[in-house]
Amino acid sequence: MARKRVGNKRERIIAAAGRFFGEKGYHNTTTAEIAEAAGVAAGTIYIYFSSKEELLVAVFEEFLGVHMERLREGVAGEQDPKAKIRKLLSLGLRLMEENPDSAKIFLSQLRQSTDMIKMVAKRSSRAYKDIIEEVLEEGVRRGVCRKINVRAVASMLFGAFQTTVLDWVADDCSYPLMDQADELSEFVLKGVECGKKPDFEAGAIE
Amino acid sequence: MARKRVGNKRERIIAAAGRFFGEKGYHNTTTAEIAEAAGVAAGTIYIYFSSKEELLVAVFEEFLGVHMERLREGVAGEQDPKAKIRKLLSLGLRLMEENPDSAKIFLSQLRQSTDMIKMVAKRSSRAYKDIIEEVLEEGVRRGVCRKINVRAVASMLFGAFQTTVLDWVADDCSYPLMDQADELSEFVLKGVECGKKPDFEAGAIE
Amino acid sequence: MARKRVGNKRERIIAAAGRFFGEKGYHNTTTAEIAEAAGVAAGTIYIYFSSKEELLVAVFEEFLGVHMERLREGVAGEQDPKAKIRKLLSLGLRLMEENPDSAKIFLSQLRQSTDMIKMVAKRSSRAYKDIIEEVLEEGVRRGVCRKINVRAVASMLFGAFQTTVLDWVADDCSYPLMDQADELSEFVLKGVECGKKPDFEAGAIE
Amino acid sequence: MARKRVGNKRERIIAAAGRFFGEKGYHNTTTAEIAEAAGVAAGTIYIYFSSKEELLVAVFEEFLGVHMERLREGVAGEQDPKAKIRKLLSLGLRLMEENPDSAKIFLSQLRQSTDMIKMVAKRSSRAYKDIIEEVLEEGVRRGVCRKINVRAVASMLFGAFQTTVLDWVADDCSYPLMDQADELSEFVLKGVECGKKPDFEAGAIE
DNA sequence: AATGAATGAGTCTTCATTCAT
DNA sequence: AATGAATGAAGACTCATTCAT
Repeated sequence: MARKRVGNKRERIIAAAGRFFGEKGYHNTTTAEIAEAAGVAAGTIYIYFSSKEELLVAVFEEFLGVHMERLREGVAGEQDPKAKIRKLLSLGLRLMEENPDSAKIFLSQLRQSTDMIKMVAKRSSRAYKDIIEEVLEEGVRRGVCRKINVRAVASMLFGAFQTTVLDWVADDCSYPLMDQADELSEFVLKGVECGKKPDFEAGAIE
Repeated sequence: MARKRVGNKRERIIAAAGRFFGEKGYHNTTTAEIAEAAGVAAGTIYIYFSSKEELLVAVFEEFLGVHMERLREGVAGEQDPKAKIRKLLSLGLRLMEENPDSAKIFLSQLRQSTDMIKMVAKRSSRAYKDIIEEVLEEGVRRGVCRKINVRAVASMLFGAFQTTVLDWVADDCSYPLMDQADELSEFVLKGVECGKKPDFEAGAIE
Repeated sequence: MARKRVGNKRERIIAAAGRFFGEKGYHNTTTAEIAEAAGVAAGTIYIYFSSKEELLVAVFEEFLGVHMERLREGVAGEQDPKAKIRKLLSLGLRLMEENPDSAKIFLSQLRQSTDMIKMVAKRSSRAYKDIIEEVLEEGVRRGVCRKINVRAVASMLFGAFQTTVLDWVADDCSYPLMDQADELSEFVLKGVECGKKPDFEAGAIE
Repeated sequence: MARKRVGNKRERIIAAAGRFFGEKGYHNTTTAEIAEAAGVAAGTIYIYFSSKEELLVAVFEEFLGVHMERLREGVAGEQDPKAKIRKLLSLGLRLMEENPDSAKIFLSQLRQSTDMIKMVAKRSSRAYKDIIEEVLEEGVRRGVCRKINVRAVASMLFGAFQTTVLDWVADDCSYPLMDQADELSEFVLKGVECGKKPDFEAGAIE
């Protein structure tokens, strides 16, 4: 009894797909192995997703949904623009650390193939960058950041963040990703803040 | 009527492969179309490369070779650590701009598949990052940069650089990539320099 | 609020199947779409029919039953052998015109596959041809027709009839099929009658 | 020595396909078995034909080409319209008898599926009917036939012919198809000729 | 009787790679 | 060295059929 255990098939498929896509890449993963890992029949995938590509998209969105929500929450909990940026980065790293598989897809499977995928990939990074832009925007407005091209810098910031995660993944996640949080925050904050006063609280680094 | 000018075939194949891999991705490119574009027979590819994967590796290395050489030259031409960093970034952008196809591969096709490719990809970014590290190292040694974790920051710096190029590619290379050089240099330099004196030469930006 | 009017489901399924089989062919029709069009669940089809093939058979028989009955009635209502032949043809055309979908199946889906289907198809034409044979038989016996090989000619007659309908179907039923009745009757009657007297009444048909 | 035995692969595939399509129908034939029967690898089919459907089309056209040519020749060798019609029918039967497999496809696989196939099928019967129409046309012009709707009657004639062949096929080609030639000719000729004088040369029938 | 989610065998098609010429 | 026809393994996807509810 209790709630029907039906309906978790879709989730199981997404989970399995995420795992494989992240591990071996989209093209090197067969629908057959996804099905097996998800504990469903080969054809079942096609009940929930109209194609393998569509499944990839679903994996993306699943991932994104969670991240965006938590990131926005986290950022909203801070007042100071600098604190927001720091939060953004550290929380971002934590989310990635919690779900390395999706992270891999998100970060590296982005742009390989069909336009459809590309579009979603672009949309994904966009969502991420949007948050970053908002935060930077505020920083500039409140005079905490120097007068930067918000859009361009948001992208660079995202790139720095991305590579940090990627390095970690390439290293088989063998160290706590969070260890990089301070170094990353520092680099980024210095990169955007006004040179005015070094009012940057010590202790934040190392 | 001397014998046909044989021997440039290997290069033609690499060039064609680079073009397609960049455009459509490794997996969505067939050896057949590479052969056709290179003006050789399908089988000929396998005289020069033992597999499609090997060909991808060759494309990478071709690309890398040129870049590394020119980057090292460029950096060597500068004295000041900051100038070196600036040079690194602007020259890097220029190289990408000159050869967008290879850039695409280098930046995004990195890690999708087999371990072999991964290894090469890692090696590629490694080469890039090595130069960056060297430069940063010197900056720290000479007291121009703050005491950063050189390795980590080199990665971030590379990430910022990468995303800048990627944005440009995603935008169909519709604007001069060099337009981003100053913004990028500024962001990076601020991120790494000592807060000591805002001795940052005006005019560099905008 | 009595129990739902169950029981017409079988008919609805047959009707839907007939429509699709006629339109797109047996093999290009899925049981799923039949079920949907019939307003029943996918599995329900298998309560009434043991397989898709069986369903095709049922469609045939449904069609045949009606036709045979009306054809026999129509023929019985005529005295003169020639009138019977004419009736047979014109009534045959009318029946086809009334139910184009079944007509299509009957005429063209006949023989594509398994022996089972073939058998039914053969049986169907057989039923049709039986009537024709009877009528021709009588014509010969009563000296109105020449001494033909009844069986063979019945087949030819059926063929002439069939192609006439098929042309109409191929033309998207864009003209009244009945327009062909006179030409067909004339052709057939001339083909079978004794050359004796050209006592062929003009306007003889309807 | 001797001409290369290359290039007959296409033919072997067509031949094998024709055999199977005729025997079991298009949909019940797999490309795999065609390949095997043709003595080539599965993929080889796709070197010569872009799809299974395309292959069916090729089978049709192969068949048609031969038939049309020989039919036109045969008809051209006769002077008298009636003799032409007789020739058309008897030669038609002979061709079918010589190549029962193609015959089956031609006659029964005509209209089952995709528009592409339909189109070819229509074109095929059209070619056949065109010849018939020409002959009938001439018969009418020269006063040998009554004033018929040439197009419609050509179709009926074709139908009579078709069913005759089909009966034979349905009977597993167990009797000489040519045995039906006279009966068919007689039926058709009577059906189209002027009633004027029974100038029909005796001896032609039975 | 009815449902419809699930199954999984079966198919077409692609494409990296080989090899006789 | 070069060719390109041929290979055949592999994979995405379909759909008739089943069965727990």
